[in-house]
Amino acid sequence: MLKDFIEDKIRISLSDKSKSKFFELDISKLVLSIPNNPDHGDFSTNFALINAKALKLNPFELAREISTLLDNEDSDLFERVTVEKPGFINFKISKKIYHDFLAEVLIKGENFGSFPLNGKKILIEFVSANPTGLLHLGHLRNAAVGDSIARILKFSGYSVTTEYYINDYGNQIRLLGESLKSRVMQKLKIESKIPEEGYKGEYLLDVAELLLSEVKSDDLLSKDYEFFSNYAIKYLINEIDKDLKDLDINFDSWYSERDRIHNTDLLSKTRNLIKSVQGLYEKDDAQWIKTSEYGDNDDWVVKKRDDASTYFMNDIAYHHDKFQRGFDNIVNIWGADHHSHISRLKASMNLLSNDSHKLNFVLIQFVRLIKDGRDVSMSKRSGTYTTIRDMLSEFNKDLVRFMMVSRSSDSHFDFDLDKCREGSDDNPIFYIQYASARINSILNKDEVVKFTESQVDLSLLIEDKEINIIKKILNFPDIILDASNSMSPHKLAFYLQELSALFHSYYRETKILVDERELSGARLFLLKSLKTVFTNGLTLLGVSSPERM
RNA sequence: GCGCCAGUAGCUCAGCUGGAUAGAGCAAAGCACUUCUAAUGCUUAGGUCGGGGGUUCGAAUCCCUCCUGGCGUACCA
Repeated sequence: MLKDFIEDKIRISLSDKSKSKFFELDISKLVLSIPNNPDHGDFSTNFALINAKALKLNPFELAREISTLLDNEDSDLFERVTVEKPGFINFKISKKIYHDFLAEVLIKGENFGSFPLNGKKILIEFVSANPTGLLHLGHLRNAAVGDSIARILKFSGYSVTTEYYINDYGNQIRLLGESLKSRVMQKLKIESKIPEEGYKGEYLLDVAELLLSEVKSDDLLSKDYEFFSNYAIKYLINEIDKDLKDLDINFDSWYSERDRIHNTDLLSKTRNLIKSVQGLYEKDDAQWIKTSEYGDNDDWVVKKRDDASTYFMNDIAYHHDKFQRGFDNIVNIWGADHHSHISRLKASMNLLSNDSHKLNFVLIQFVRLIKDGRDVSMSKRSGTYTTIRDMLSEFNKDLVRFMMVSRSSDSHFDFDLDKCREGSDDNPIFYIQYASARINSILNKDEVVKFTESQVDLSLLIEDKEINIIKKILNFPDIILDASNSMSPHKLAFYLQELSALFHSYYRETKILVDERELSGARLFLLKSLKTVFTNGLTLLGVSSPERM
């Protein structure tokens, strides 16, 4: 990374005892940032401002001394080093450095912006919608954000496992089975009512139809609800997976609650473990866990009066299992409506002496669908939601995925359908893909120069707009790191829009394929580098980069 | 009541581990196609960063407090 490279150079200069009198300063505090105002150079640092007090020096004077030292040190690196008002040191990087770093972009290709394996293992769980219906809008943002975070983490050097927790056990599943059975009976003209709390959506009619085509109706009459539950789960998981694949989301692991928690001794083992550290007590005929002693505000029931374990107990067992599987970081992407579970789950992991710092959460705020200025997130037919399938029948995957990651997950998000239709000015993904397509179009027209990457003179790229594009390209790895550390794919989305803007502006002003072959070659190299960044960046967001539009 | 998130331009939102004159897109007004894709570009206008205190060289950013909106506060999952 260019920034690291320069920071290192500065650190080396400052800590050189023979030349520098600042070698006692804590150089780990040296941070370069990119100033808003281009007059302040390519990078700047507040290092002198931070350290002035400790040295009992005037910050401006300190900055001056440091800058003089650096300016003399490496004339190849800096075009100039200046000092501004309170004590900022501003660096203008020489064009040669930019050209040198640009040359590496195409060598790295699809790995440009990525980081080598760091040996850390991350488990990231997301979507995990109950298999009692199709995926709907509420799951869409979770899916898009979760998958993009997983891709970004992987790209930045982590070994990532994505996991979908299948809630295929318990009351809801019984109701699902009974509801399906009821639908089958209705098809057979046998009077049957869906349970009060059951699943009344019409999709179960389709499942019933399918079931009747596969199994003789006489045989079905004698089946209990479990048979129907199993059939419905299998069907619905398959449908969910289909929708996810349409979004280009593939899970590494599907974790069945029934198989892994209830049909094993995991639950009893976990319970015994809690008991072994005196973490359980009986009250009101129920069993409670002492989470209040481990960082939560309350204790919680883990076994109900009827002897069944609570959902929370199952979740403790599941997360304990996650810890046992040896991950360095366990990430849950949750809807914001589950935020209250965080503190009790963390407290439980503390109690089990798992390192709860390894357990992290990304909370996703709600999305509202807006159509004709009104909230249409829920359809008029009560109980049915806008499904992902419905969304994808009207909007393509690229648009949907990009929109879902283009805002901070902390923000509520209004998705205005009318503003996102094809050709709309309010459709940012087209803007980015169009940039990428324009580049392709030029690259395809290059019959004259017959551009080859090896023989190109990048020092011909001297226009301001060219240098600005190079700077932005070289900033890509920093963006990846930032998006990865903060698990915020929207930072990448914003970056790609900014990069597109730089390109479009450059494109309108500058002819790429000109008579001077050398110059064309250098510009084609720049464009190909841009294309690399677009492709790499969009891929991380699960968005394609079409060859033409 | 308590907890989490949000409140920044007319609208939708970035910026929040403190930095220099607060940004982008859309909408508004005006301009630019005999050119490698005008799904574009270039101008202009638009702000008491919810209110009030505090911390310091410096606050949209940190602390306190109040107001508004969303979500949550089960022996449901």
